[in-house]
Amino acid sequence: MRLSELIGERYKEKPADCTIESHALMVRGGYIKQVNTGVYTLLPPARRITHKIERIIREEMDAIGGQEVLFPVVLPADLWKESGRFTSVGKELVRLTDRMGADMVLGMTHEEAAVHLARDAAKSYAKYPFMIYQIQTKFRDEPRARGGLIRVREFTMKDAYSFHTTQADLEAYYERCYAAYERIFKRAGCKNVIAVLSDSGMMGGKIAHEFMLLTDIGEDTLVLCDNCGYKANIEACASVVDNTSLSDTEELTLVPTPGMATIEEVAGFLKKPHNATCKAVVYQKNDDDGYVISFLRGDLEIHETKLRNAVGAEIHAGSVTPESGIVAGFIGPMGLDTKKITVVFDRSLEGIGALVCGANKADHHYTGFNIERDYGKVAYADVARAIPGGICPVCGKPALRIENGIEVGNIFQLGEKYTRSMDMQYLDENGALQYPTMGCYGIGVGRLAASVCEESHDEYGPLWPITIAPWEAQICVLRADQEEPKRVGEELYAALTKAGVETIIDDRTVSAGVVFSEADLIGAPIRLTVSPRNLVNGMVELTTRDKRVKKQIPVSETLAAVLELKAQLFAEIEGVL
RNA sequence: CGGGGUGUAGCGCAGUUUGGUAGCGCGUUUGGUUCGGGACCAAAAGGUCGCUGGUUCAAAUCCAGUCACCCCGACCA
Repeated sequence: MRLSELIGERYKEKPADCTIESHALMVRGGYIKQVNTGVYTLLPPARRITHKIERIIREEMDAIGGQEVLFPVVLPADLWKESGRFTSVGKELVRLTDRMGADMVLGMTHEEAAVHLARDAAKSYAKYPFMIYQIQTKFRDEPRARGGLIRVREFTMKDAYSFHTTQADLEAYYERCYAAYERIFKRAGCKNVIAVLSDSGMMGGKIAHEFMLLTDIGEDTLVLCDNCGYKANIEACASVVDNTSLSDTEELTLVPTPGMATIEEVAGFLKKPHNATCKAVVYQKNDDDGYVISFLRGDLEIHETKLRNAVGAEIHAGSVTPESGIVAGFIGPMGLDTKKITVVFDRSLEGIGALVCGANKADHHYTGFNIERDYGKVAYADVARAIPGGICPVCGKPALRIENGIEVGNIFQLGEKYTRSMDMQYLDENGALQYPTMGCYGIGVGRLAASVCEESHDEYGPLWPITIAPWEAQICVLRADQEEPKRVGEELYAALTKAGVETIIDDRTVSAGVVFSEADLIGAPIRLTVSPRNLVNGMVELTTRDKRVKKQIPVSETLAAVLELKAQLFAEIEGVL
């Protein structure tokens, strides 16, 4: 490729509206151009990167027995009605009608399509197990796209679906896919990726992992145990606390607490620690606005997804009206109308005594509140956020650490959710009808590209790993207006290209500053600088984008040196070739 | 969907308070001088000032509505 002919320009200034580095660099470098909120055109450099990522994914999926297919983007709503998701999924599923008025959907994920294919193709146990996958454009009408390719509405995704006759077989395959994912991220040069336990969300099923790139700009919150290595999305992490030191025999007492409406104020006023208070958080159900009040220990916070799961309904932050009978700031368990209000007690209150809680009466709290003694037996739920330094739900040590991550891939054990709802059955060895069990496995291709950029860049541009770099080598010709540098540059370009090195040559007659700045934005890991200064001695300069290598090479030995460096850079990422 | 912000040339912005010929930097085109980290000089091209309506002799500027985009939150395989 000649930079003089490459479509798209590179910008000196940081574009407005770019708040994260990978987004800014990919716009500045001429990788992406926004068309709409969360909708981008990929220019050649980005497309070359995603092609390479897709190739790695294909190799690894094929290596675990995957068979590539291509499902339709537009699917009949009937399939989604079968699975129940036509109504259960929110507005992120785009629904439309065709000219005959038939309901259609844009496929945001393809479990239904996979079952549609597989239920006719796998009626005998002898066909199992098998995995089918595709790499395809998805459209999800996200409520809020952001961050360039990190979170978009239209994107390319690899989605895979496996079918099994036993749970054990699914689990064994799940492990193979887990290992394949680790290889994919390693080969793509995405270094700091970990697998965490996840909440299965709308996908259904039980066991699920998300592959997370650890980064401060990540949208997901992760809980990691420094003691035992437990890793989970905070949505899936049990909040464990130790209340044994807080129990006592204090009497239930109504005390005036004028104007003390927050935990901070009440605890200060009564000279109690925050973890000896009972906090109330008000939500409302989305469907009928019914109140949900959750009680938890005063030093903790609610995790809404966990509360949503506990309540079993969609909820939103509640607004307390005078008619509700709820006394904001003084809400407590004692005397609440549980016929009208759904009450959820967090596990952090279990076994605790001598609590301070609201009295459901303005300017009053109780002290000495003991749930079991004063209120009665309750079923506790886990609805609090895990906290830094908190107790690990697996090893029991207070060694939890909180980090942020970008979800670059996920794997789910779906179970029979879709095969049952869509009536997919096979005949087993005994001639009996059985439902197969499923797994599904996703990777966002563009998000992975942006994640690598986010992880590996400097102030001048991306530091692409050679495995996915848009070009492996870039020839920077300084003084392309002069005969000799121009000729040598062209000769090297021809030689490298012929030798299978993906090369882009900057053959423009622009100043050295422009040549180097734009080369940094393009981020080819190998750089050859051809200049009159070096050619005086018959040399060219061979460098790596990250500056680890910087040496003068005789022109005649350049090709061999580049091939050696290329092999070395590949080996660093993929191991011995 | 709630809160905040922004829409003026390909990109970054000024001009809006106080209505009066649409500007600056980068980029682009042409000519010349430079030449190893975003050079310099000269000339030039490029804009329905997001859109609609209103007020006015006159609207980028004032008023009303509307659309789009960005950020925070909600939401999210």
